[in-house]
Amino acid sequence: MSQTVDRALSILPLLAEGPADLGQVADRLDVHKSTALRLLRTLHEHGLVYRQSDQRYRLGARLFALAQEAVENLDVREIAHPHLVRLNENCGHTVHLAVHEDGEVLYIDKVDSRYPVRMYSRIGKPVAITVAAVAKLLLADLPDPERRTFAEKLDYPMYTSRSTPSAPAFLRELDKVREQGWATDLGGHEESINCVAAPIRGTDGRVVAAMSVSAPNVVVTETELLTLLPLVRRTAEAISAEYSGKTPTKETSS
Amino acid sequence: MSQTVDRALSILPLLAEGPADLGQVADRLDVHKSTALRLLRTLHEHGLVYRQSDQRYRLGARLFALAQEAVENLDVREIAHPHLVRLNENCGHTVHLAVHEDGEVLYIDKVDSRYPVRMYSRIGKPVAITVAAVAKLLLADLPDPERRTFAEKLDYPMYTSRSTPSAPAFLRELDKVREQGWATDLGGHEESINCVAAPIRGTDGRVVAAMSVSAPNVVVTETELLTLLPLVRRTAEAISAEYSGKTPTKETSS
DNA sequence: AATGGCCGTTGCGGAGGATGCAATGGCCTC
DNA sequence: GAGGCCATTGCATCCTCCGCAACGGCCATT
Repeated sequence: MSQTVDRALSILPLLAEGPADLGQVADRLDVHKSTALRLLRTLHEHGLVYRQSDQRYRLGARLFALAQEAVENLDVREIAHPHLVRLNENCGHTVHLAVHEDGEVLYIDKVDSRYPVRMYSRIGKPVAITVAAVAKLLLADLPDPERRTFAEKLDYPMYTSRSTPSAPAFLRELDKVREQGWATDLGGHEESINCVAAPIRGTDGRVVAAMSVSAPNVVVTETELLTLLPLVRRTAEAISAEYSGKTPTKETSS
Repeated sequence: MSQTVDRALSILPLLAEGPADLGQVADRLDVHKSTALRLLRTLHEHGLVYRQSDQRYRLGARLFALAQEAVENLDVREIAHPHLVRLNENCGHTVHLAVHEDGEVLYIDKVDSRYPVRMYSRIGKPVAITVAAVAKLLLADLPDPERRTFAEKLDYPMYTSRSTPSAPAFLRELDKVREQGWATDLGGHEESINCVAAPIRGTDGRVVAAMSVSAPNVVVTETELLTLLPLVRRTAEAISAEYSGKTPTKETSS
């Protein structure tokens, strides 16, 4: 809506790909170098971009601080975290917490597996929305028409042969997920990784977040992972209860 | 330099304090509500602010994603991380990695203590610059005049009775730190927490980052912590060596 | 050592966009 | 049902942002 700001903000994802010099930025924005310079300077003054010693620009440190403060304002995360850690101590696998925001689903917390396996997911990274178990839970809770139009707009990349192939298939899956109150991703994103997830609900019963346990099938089979489902659901319910204020927190109850 | 962008970006720290509605934002920016609305809309389209259900605005999720990608581009961090983890496994205490950027010092990595103690520090959070051991190392490496003017501009909050009280005291401390090649913070930030730190240097010998080990004196005394100094310095030197390319990394050496 | 090219930087006039005003409409309260 | 509060919109005015062109520093090339 505001051209100048729009251009300035477009620089950020651009620099996220890696450092760039003035000319590159100007080219990518399709503006004159002097314009790009002014925008970069303004971003710099706010600490959002940093000028490294070779004069190229990259994302700045203030961005971390802002992201940190943003995450601290999400109270679901704070409440959920100890539960996630405890779950990880019980089962040993990777635990994720995700929320839905403006058509994206993203991880806001993660407790790493205690097995020596790496999993490619990062806090803050958008989730593969058509296949991830947490995404299914979050989207299944949307009102019907919205869910429909949203599903139509999506791409359905076939990460593996078991990925959700199309909008109708996705909508059917969402219906199933909503009905059963939990979700899975069985090799839909990475062939060898399975995942079970459960929803976290607010006072009004709406899904505010979703959590999942993931493990590669070199560690546990699909069926073994599914035996964890009751534990995952209980954890999610405990978080829901605390989030809704049903359990007294540290604060003195008035 | 660009008024419009400047105003837009000023909204971000404002929202970092907590959610705000349109009127509040307009007041704080000292602009008309319609102007604030347009700016907020632009920020929203880029995912930097999010409109919650009560119509108030807060910081958006894209900020995480950006911050994450920013941190991934810092190769010191990537190289240092395994070393930090190993150090943590050896001594059990909290390990920090920090860099200096535009007059701020901030943590870019952290490995939590294996003792059941909480430490108040977060990745991305600016460091208490006048007392933290890592900050002393990073600032001690600045060229003389710059260091001087910088020290003058600082505030010297007395977190504890052992905090650095003034610019001259700070400059003396920096001289000492530079000479000895390591730094401490003995109860200067929090009364009961001590800290030893060592510098990480690039090819040209300049300090590019600093790392530290921190522990509360309920766990180890000041002197006990100081016995870890050689280990900390060796770790820092190992990271420096690898960062300078003296040790072959995973890549095939050409 | 001299030269050419590249890149960042600056000053300036014109044009396009951002600004603030005033009016509308939805929502909640009294 | 009336009043007030807040978000939202259309519009005319003015300001500010834009692209141009010229400068200057730096590096590589001859």
